[in-house]
Amino acid sequence: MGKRSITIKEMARMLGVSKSTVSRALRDSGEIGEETKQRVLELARELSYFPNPIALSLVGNKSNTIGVIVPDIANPFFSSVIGGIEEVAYSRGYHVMIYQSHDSYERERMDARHISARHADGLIISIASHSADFEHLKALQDNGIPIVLFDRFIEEIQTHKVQVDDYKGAFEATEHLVSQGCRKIAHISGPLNLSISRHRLRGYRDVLAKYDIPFREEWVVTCEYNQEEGADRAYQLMALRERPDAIFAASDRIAIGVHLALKQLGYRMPDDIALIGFSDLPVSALLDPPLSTVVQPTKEMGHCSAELLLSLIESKKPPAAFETKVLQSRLVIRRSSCKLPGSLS
Amino acid sequence: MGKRSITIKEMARMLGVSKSTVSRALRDSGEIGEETKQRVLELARELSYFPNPIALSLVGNKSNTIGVIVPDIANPFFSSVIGGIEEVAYSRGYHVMIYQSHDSYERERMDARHISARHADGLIISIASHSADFEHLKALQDNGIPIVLFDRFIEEIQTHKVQVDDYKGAFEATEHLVSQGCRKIAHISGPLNLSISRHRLRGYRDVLAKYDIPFREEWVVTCEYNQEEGADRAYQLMALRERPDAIFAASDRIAIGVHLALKQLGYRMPDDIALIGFSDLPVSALLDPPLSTVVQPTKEMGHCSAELLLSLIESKKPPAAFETKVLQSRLVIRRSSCKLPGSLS
DNA sequence: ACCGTTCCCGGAATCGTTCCCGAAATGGCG
DNA sequence: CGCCATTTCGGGAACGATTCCGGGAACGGT
Repeated sequence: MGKRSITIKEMARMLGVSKSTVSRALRDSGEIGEETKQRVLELARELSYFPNPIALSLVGNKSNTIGVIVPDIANPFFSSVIGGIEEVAYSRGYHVMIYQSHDSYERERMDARHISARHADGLIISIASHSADFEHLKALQDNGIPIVLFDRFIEEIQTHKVQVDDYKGAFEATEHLVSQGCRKIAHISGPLNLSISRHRLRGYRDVLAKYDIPFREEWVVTCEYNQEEGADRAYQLMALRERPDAIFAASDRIAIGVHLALKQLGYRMPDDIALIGFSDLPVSALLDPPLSTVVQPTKEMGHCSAELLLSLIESKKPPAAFETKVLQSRLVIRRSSCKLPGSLS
Repeated sequence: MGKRSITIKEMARMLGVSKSTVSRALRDSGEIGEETKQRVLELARELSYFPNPIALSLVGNKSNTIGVIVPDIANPFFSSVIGGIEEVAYSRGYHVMIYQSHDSYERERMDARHISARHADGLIISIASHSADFEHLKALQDNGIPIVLFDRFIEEIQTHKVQVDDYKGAFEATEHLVSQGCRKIAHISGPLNLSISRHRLRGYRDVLAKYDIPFREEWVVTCEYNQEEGADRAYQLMALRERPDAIFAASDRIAIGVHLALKQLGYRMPDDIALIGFSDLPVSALLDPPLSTVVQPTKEMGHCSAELLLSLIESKKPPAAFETKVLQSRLVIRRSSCKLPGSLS
């Protein structure tokens, strides 16, 4: 019990050399005789020696660990992005610490503090819905911990950012509804302090403009990114004197709430009303009728965020300019939005 | 940039005392004058000093970190359990490192190695479906790293275990089908090397015995815990000369595959065939018809596992005996299994 | 033969913290 | 007033690794 693992000092004693020699042999730093090197290496293999990462961190002031903060790991979107981050991070020798903010500003601050105290080498974060200020993130940057923002972010922080082309995705989704003959298209937007919500709203408006469809205030409502409020907004929209004939929801979460509400209210999709979401949750394809949506390259977002962060960590100097990577989304047409026969690919 | 955080040594210099004195003041270890203690504490507050956790780990040979290995964090069951683990761990000052085995034995071994190298203080794991041997886990135990197994586990490892009462859940699910008038009840089981699969199968068999329903080999098939194979097994069952009038699937994942297959094949649930799953995924309530299932107390599983692990970590001696906590599941009846009017609560 | 290089390797400092040991100062008591 | 116990604090070693510095041996050139 408590059998401590083998150390450099012990190997040095066993071989009758100094620990500097052992260290040199292991990291192959040139200044060492071929024969001694082989002896050390062989013993290390035999004893299955692994350097103590904690000691490494102490001397190198580097923990080979990156922190990830997302609102909720149970959300398939985020867990998939995390999967992507992990693939890149592990392959480059970094470990990933995962934190959940639960969309709470306070939790997010605590998590950031913890990451700082733990001396993580960097942070990848999708910020909570209603974070008021971002001093906690700036504090990290001041401490020399680089940050990459993905999906949900704000303009206040100067750093690399990764997003999907929300505007284009929203544009295509809305245009698809138009192509199905809808003219009375409503939009349920996310909280407008998030840029993704604003971009999606703009995509929606621009399609209306393109097809000379008048924009109507009462057909655009905002909503948290969750199912319950989505249902409420659906009630609100369908209660209007003039009902929409299509709804573009800013996320699948919202769209699922709408989907349930519409069925409960007795509407048939897509005949009475067409519906399209955004994100492509695993659930969406299983609904009846299956939900049209915009798929986001989640794994790729993870890869991309991790690559950017590692480059920030491993280059000593801060880069000349921060870049914002924009990944492409893809429209997935399912039955919930297919009024016209034959438009299902 | 790179502003190193404040250390004990610096504070000692500023106050003109030795670092041992500062250390004593901070950790309040008695042997120190009240006045000096207050001076140190005040300076520490002013400079917002936080001890370097890496140095702490090095001297204490303790990382205040626990590892968690699950097959897949995108699985809502596991992400919810992780949520429960985190709540307990963070409240007791521990950090949680999350690993995914992707149901691969090799990945699981690598993860275990990594955890050992990282000097985690303990491990909570739900093992991969087809792990052949468990030497990698025993090696951890030999290194003094305690382990808690949850949900999926095997008898080979001697330690605390947390599970839900699979037998009772399966018994109630099957009995519910009987109460709906079904007599030709099929079961799609999980891989039989996992105890959860065997317990659920036993629950199913015991209900048949209780109601004098003959057990028929061809109505029991095994299957991976995923959707695709669930659909295949549904095809297989419905292709039988004598079709079942109800299916009890060992998990919701499987049940969802069955659900899709049945709809595609033109069967109506529950009239043609009743269906019930196990786990209560978020999706399950959204299917049409909504899927009956057995809900598992996931958060509680997380809490319980974390409590057990922390007790193992913090008590020096190995406990006299290892316990197996059994949590209660609860039957949730939805439309997919409700042949009789009025049995929906 | 002597000196300068090069090649190996040992010793020590370092990272931030805890902890043990010993020393100085203080106080109480005979 | 002196002695001993107690309080308070400083000086190290230790944790496991890297890295710089310097020294001894071998070796070649003049």
